[in-house]
Amino acid sequence: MTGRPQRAPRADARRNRAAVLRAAAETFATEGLSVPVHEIARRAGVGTGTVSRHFPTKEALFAAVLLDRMALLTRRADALSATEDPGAAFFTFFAALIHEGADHRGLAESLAGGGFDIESAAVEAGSDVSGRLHTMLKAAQRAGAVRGDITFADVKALMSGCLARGADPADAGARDRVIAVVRDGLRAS
Amino acid sequence: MTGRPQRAPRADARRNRAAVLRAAAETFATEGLSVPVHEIARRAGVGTGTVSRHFPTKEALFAAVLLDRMALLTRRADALSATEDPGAAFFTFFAALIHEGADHRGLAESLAGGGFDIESAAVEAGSDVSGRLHTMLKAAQRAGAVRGDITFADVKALMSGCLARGADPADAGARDRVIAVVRDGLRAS
DNA sequence: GAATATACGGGACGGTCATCCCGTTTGAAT
DNA sequence: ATTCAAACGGGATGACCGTCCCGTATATTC
Repeated sequence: MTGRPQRAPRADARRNRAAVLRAAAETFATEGLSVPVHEIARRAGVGTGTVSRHFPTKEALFAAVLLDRMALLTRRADALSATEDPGAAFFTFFAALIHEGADHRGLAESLAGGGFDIESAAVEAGSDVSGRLHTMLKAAQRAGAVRGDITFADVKALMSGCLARGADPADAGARDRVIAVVRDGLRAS
Repeated sequence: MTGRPQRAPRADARRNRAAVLRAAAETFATEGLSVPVHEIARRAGVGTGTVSRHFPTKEALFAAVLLDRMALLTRRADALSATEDPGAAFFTFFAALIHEGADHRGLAESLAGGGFDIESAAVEAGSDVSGRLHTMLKAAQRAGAVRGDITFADVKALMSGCLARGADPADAGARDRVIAVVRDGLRAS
């Protein structure tokens, strides 16, 4: 009920929070979602208690890591929708998501459905990446640039395949090859 | 050093081994690799000790489950290679793998790289499904039926996307749609 | 510089699970 | 029928991990 005057957070708290967030971003990106929280704390140079005080659960930490990334992506989607034709907008955004996910194992796992529910976290934060992709898919279909029978779930599944491949550091061209395959396959025949 | 005369296994042992194998096949198929061994034992109507005596680790159990499936698939591959043109053989076998994996969560997870290393188990058993697919891919590329720049790893990644989608029980057509997308995308342009 | 709320570290706790062990049971051979 | 190795069941063990707790340290305020 009260407003919340709430004195400002202490300087060390702000510093630690940022350190945890940075360490978590890096660690989730390289190790995936199954990395122990303990390891993130270690990399941030704090205790595990500090991590869970700032982010009550591992999932909350992951959601926090993703928020700014996601916000960037939704803005990208809106810009594409405004300036490109529906087909180009959809395919460009699709590729952007692959590139994004390929550098973030945690994001890829989450998009692929293997880890936390990324959607709910994102929607809560008002950065609905999946929603944008869905909208862009429908627009592209109406414009005749994508097969009409394809569903959004189909696209997400195909995306997860590309994500897995795009993360291979030994083959830099792989990402573009699989994107091209899916793009060509999705085009209306 | 000795040969191994080894008296024949007891009747109940053979029976239980078969029961465990059957329960494991069914359980891995529906629940995926993360199902507790305890649950498999429960379904087989035996104790957990019985499971681990017959199959020393969970991975060994999974490998055993896969063996006959895999053998069937390699025979299928050989038959296709003998009777179809390279392009058709490859695409048909690719689709067959999706259909197979879609009904077996554990197999799909393994193919997707999320669980145990299916390849080593299969190669050891002389049923090298991946090897056949690889060979068929190369043949199809030589015949001009598949883009030449695509690698086997690319195909596996795209396959994992199809597998994830094909397992959706709520949308029976999804499997064929994503297969069609990948097939069309893979064709030489 | 003293007082106090805030935050810290890292160990404790509880839950899950694969694997191992051992007292008991049972199939098979005599 | 008797014997005994083979096999059984399921609890014990140990590893891992997320979360919570609390005694200690410190930033901030007065």
